[in-house]
Amino acid sequence: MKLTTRGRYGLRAVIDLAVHTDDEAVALSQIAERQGISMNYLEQLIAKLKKSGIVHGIRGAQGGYVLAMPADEISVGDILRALEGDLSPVDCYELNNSDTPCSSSDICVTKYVWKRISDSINDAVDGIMLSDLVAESKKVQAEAGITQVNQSKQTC
Amino acid sequence: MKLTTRGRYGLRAVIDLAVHTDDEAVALSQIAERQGISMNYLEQLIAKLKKSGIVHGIRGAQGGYVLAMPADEISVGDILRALEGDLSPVDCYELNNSDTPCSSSDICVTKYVWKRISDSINDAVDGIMLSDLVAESKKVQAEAGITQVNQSKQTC
DNA sequence: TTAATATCCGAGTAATTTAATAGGAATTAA
DNA sequence: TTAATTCCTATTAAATTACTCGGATATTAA
Repeated sequence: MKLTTRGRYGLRAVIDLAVHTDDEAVALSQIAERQGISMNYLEQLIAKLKKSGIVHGIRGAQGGYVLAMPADEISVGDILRALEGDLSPVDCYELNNSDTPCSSSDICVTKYVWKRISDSINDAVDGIMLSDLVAESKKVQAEAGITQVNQSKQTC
Repeated sequence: MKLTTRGRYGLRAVIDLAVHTDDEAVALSQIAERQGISMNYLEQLIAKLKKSGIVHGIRGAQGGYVLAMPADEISVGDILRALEGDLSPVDCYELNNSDTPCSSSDICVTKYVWKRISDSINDAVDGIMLSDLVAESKKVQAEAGITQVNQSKQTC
């Protein structure tokens, strides 16, 4: 039940992008450096965000990325689902529309458990907007006077 | 953010055990057969449940497993945490007491997200008792007249 | 006492997924 | 044209998952 680095790095990258957006596009190299994430890897993550319509890429010199929508219209759920796929704890045909139908869905009891978990996760992440995190981030950074993440490995 | 087969199989095994408990202990071979799970693998899972004090093993002939507590005192959260470890979406020093302190916890914004997710998951699973699932299972099985899981692969 | 039935325990392993790295093509501003 | 940048795909090492296997230990019943 752990998120992968895709979700963790990707969310940090989007927050970083949102925080550092003025009129110009933000280059991925800047986000990668500030967040201490390999740029090559970050490219793959931002590709998922682009595919889901959360960010928009601008090619060429002076290019970069911008949010495709206002930060208060992007939920953490949108971001995490783009990066991790659906946030359900199981691949269940009835919950998500999983690829293969489930042979024992008629006598399956655990599906009630999975649905409760799934709903609670999605409710939680859909209730937090990117703008909330941007506001929090600006507040915290103003207090600490730091914009760059520490070198040492982060687990979250 | 998916549970592994440990959590999925293990929860099904505990429900099966609880449903089929009369006065005698239930042999693992019976659970394995009914649930279509390899007995060798199930052994490893039940070992975790034993270690967490959820089931109790009785060795020797006519032995097997019994619940270590009444089913209405065992939550789905207890079971899943025994099988999967903590249900937090990240290894965060402040959330769980993770092994390594986090270098950037003072400027970390995502921790608020992880805490909301973690709390919502734990609240959900701690609110469902094994006895609830046993009751549901007996109801469903009475309707369907089936006690054994279908051969074909289950994804949940 | 012996045989059968179980749990208990640890080692090994194939398959899958994760977390990257790497290289180059396409696009655009200066 | 050149430098900066996104875009795209292939490859790979490490970790994790999902098992299998073999045998030791305990208990009951004949």
